[in-house]
This record gives sequence, structure tokens and C-alpha cells, in this order.
Amino acid sequence: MKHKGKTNPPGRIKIMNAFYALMKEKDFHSITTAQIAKTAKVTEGLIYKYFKDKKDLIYQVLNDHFFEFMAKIQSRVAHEKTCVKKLEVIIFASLESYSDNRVFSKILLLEVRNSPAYFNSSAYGLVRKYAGTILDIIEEGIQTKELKPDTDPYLLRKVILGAIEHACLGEIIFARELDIDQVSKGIANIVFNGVKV
Amino acid sequence: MKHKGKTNPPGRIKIMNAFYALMKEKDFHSITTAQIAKTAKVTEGLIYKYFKDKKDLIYQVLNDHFFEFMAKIQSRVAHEKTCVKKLEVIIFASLESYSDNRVFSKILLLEVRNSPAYFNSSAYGLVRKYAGTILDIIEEGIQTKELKPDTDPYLLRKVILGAIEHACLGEIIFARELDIDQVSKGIANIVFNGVKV
DNA sequence: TTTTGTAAGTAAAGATTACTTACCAATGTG
DNA sequence: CACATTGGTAAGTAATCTTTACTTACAAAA
Repeated sequence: MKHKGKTNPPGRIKIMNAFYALMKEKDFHSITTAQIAKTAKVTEGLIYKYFKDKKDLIYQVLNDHFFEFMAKIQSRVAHEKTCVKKLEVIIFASLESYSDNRVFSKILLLEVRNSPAYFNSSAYGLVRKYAGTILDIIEEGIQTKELKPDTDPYLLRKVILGAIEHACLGEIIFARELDIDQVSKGIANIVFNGVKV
Repeated sequence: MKHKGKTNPPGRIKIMNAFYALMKEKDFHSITTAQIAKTAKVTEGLIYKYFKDKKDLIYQVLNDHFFEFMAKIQSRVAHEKTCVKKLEVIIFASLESYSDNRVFSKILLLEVRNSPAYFNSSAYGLVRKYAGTILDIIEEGIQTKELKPDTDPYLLRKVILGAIEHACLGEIIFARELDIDQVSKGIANIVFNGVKV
């Protein structure tokens, strides 16, 4: 008896919220279904009515948050004219989102990527869309001659995404503070202008 | 009776090799202690004589491989004179090591960072040493005026490490090929010279 | 040569944990 | 009213990690 997914019953919401709350304190694997059920004040069986398995739960939670993340990025990018400005906005907004929502970042950067099932999830579909947006902006920047003509778009995207993610890792893992403004400006500066004299 | 760790008995080696072989095909969590024992041709109990728990096993395997990784980096860097050359060598050698040893990369980038215990392991100690080496080179480069004086060393390190790791992720996850020469040159070029016209 | 200690390994039970199956109550709909 | 659908529960199961109690081998003292 699977759930069709049309409605969003209270039990389902309670489960997702409980799981989210537990993720603030522990890593995915040390959270048990019993704990989730207890926190959500439902029975363990109900989890498996709304979620295929424990992993599906984390993918659906990630999906919800990535959806908002994407919406924010898209709307902000829309306000910018130049490619450089657009990339700066993406760097800033990404760092801000990761920083404001550490559980979301923890899930995305530390918990899902080790499992092949994730790459078939709809959450990963959103990630690809996000990556696609960045690539489009870079390619546009090369065409408008804002960026050097020999720039490898895929590689530049790797550097930008890698820098953003790595900058957040310490913050997420060790609960450190991150000066978003300084870091985003710093990353943009390095990537656009280089560090060699 | 706990193992004192002075000697390196055959059972211990067999367990580590078996685990390593299994990691080529599966992710950490879907490898069972029963499988490890069977592959190593020892009993499950023996695993817990040499390793605190299943996680401790992965940390010790990582530690061994990171030790070699470090040795390789250190020796190659020693041959270079300028800071820029040194960083180029680090980028290249890191990509090469990750590429040549995908299980090692998988463990380091995808499997251990989600668990707090890792950050108390000696494997993580080696990672810090690696990161320390990079920072030293950057700071030296600023002093010798090879790098721009306003460069933030920590941030530059973040960008370099992030780029390296992100470049390897796709390769590891989707078993894609990586043109080490091209990618390392590309990363170095972006970071040193920037992409803006 | 007996004694003492210990390292290497085994076998089997214990405790958790993810997941399943069978069932119940309410609710709207033909 | 009959009845199918939805939201939820209770109880159990198989698998998995971990521990415990025990053997065997062997080396250094006594």
C-alpha cells in the first residue's frame, strides 16, 4: 500500500520535521527510525508509508530545501545584467543559503553523495539544473567577451562550485562562523582576477 | 583483550585488504562485517580485536593511504623553487593520486566527513598536515611577492582544495575519466591568472 | 621442565535497527 | 447504505553490528 503522493498528510510533515530536527545534532546514519518516529510522535511503520526507505526520506527533505534554494538563486540572478555580476550573485547567494541552513548543507555536501540512489532522485535533478544555470552564464560571458575566450566553462564551474562548497565545509562540520560577504568577494576576486602578480 | 597495536598480524592485514577490495564495488554502509570477514577468511569477531568498530577500520585504511599520498606530495614539492611551481605540483600530484586511487578518494571525499569521530582520527591529522603545507607555500609566495599582497591565504587554499576535490568528484562517482594534465593546468591558470578579460 | 603470561583467533549469543505485514478507524463517494 | 480510499497503528522479522567467553599456540621465566 504505497502512498500516491497527491496530498500532504500531517504525519508525513511531522516525520520530515522530526528528521530535520535530529539532523541538527547527529549524522544521518546515527539517526534511527525509532528516534524519528518517537520525535515525530508517530509509529515507525508510518515512515514506510510515505517514504520508500530511510534514504528516500533524506532525499525528499533535500528536495524541498533545494527547491527553495533554486528559487532564490534564480530570482536574484534575474536582476543582474553582466555575466560577472551574475556569477558574483550566485556565489554570494549560495554561500548565504548554505550558511543560513546548515542542515540542508550537511545533507547536500556530506550525506547523500556516497549513495548511487541519490543520483536518481529528483533532488539531484534540481542540483543539475543549478549547475546548468551556472554553465549557461559562463558560456554567455565568453560570448559577450566578458570572460577570456580560452576559458573552459566546465572547469570554471568546477572551480567556483568547489570553492563555494569547500568554504562551507569547515563551517558546517565545526560549526564555525563564516563571513559571507568577505568570502564571496574573496572567491570572486580570485577566480576573476587571479592571485599572481 | 584489546590489541596493543605494536605488531601487524596477518589477520589484521587480511581484514584491511578485504575491506579495501569491497570498497571498490560498494559504498561503506552497504558493506557488512560478515562480508568483510568472509572475504578476509577470518571470523567477524577478529575485526573487533583490531578495530574499535567498523568506522575505525575505514579510518585506519584511509590513514595508510594518506600517508603515502603525503609522502609523494612532500617529495615532489621539495624539487620546486618558486611558490607558483610548488602549488602547481600540489594540484597536479593531488589530482593524480585521487585519480590513481579511487577507493582512497572515495573514502576521503565521500565516506568519512559526515562522522565526528573522523576528526579525531590520525588520518585527519595527516589531512591537516597536508593543508598546513599548502598554507605555508601560499604565505611564502605572498612574502616573496610572487602572489598579490592582499591575497587571503586561507581563502586561496579553500579555492584550490575545493577545485581539486570538485574536479575529482564526478570522476569518482560516475567513474569518468579525468585528463589530469589538462585539468591541473586549467585550475592553476584560473587561480593564478583569473578568467576576466 | 613446569609455570606464567599473552597474542591470535573462534564460535556463538546479544542488542539494535531497518523494514514488513496485518489490521483498524475515519471519511467521502457512487 | 456499501465500500473504497486515506491516515494511522501494533507487532513482528530478518539482518547487522558488537560483545562475551572460550581455545590454541607459543615464548619467556623460574
